[in-house]
Amino acid sequence: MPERKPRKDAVRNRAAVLEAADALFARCDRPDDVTMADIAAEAGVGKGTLFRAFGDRVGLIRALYEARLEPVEEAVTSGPAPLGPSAPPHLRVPALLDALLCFKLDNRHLALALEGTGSDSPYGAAHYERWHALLRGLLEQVPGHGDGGFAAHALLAATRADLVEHLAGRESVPRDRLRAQLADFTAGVLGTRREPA
Amino acid sequence: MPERKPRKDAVRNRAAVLEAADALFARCDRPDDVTMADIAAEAGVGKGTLFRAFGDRVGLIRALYEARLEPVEEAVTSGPAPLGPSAPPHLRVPALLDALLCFKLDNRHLALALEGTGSDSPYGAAHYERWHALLRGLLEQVPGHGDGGFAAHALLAATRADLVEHLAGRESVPRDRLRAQLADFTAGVLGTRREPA
DNA sequence: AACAATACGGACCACCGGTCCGCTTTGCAA
DNA sequence: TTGCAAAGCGGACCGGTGGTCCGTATTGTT
Repeated sequence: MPERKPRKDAVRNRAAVLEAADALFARCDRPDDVTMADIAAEAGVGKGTLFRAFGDRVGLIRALYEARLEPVEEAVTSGPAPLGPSAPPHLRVPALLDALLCFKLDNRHLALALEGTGSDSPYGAAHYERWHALLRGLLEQVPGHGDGGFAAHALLAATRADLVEHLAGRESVPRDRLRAQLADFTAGVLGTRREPA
Repeated sequence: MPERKPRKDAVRNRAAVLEAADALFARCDRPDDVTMADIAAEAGVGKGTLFRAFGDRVGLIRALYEARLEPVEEAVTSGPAPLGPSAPPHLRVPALLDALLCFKLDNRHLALALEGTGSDSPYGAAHYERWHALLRGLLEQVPGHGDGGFAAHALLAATRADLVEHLAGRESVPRDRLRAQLADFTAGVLGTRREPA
């Protein structure tokens, strides 16, 4: 059994750090304004604790991001239609993208902090791989597409955190309008765009 | 006459710095491995010279990027079809995106360095505004589209530097295949996809 | 109660972007 | 050619950041 049970204070501190980091990222708009020392202070722990628990800055942000994303992934892998596996591809694809967009809207600070990690591109993250593989598989079930792999990347790129931030934040595009625009774009890609009124 | 003629050594050093930076970024794959001190040393000047000439790191990278991009923009604004203004929108849009993709393939290191500037999103840059406005205008001339603004953002997002790097670099997708994939995706968005053979 | 094992925390380090100011180069003018 | 102010130079220097280290405090097990 390589798994050793962690100590109580360890798990308590880990939780405290995650909560503190979330609060700080939500408060400040520039993600790099939040330093590791800030997070440690807010959580009431020492800096060493942060790095022991999460390895480095990216690890901390990633842990936070994936914790927040987990409910969405749960809904995708084993929830009801249109997000869950029971939905037909041409309905599930836009539902997935909408869910992702909503998630990024609701967690702009986190998504921005994670994707803006400079040296570490979003394309190395495990969750990106999962989403891409899922989307690719669905796209290839929709007729009239050559390579679903690139289309999947392109559609995911349309929900990139800094683009969302630019539109929703800087240009103040309302949430529902953005969702409608993404849905419209997705429909175009799928070839299922509705007739103009 | 607010313009004062710059001294000779100033222009010589400026050119040397740009060349040195280009070489260093091309050599190393991680853009932040290249420090300002490295660039200064490679160019044979002092660090102060870098900052006086370009303001800060972003300024230097941006200057380099825009210098390299300028021929492409020239071809777009006043060249022949299909890139120039004489081409009809449904041909010019894919031509523009292809040109952009090729540019990013040929200048991966630069594009990566510029877009990976962390705190500074690509959406604030002047050249992004130009490309977006142009693309949006063209898209709105193609029938069957609601808001060309979002579609323009999404298409541009499909050529983001880190995505290109991931596909062309990490996954070794050959240049022509990538171009074909982007062309196919673009055709889908425009509703001009050709019949499967 | 005693004692490993584990975790804590903040002093400490290396390094980076950016500033500053005494010195050199340039080019105009006499 | 010489004189001279302005423009430019460069590298020591600074503030601050991510990340490390190790003496000390906290666990929980016997």
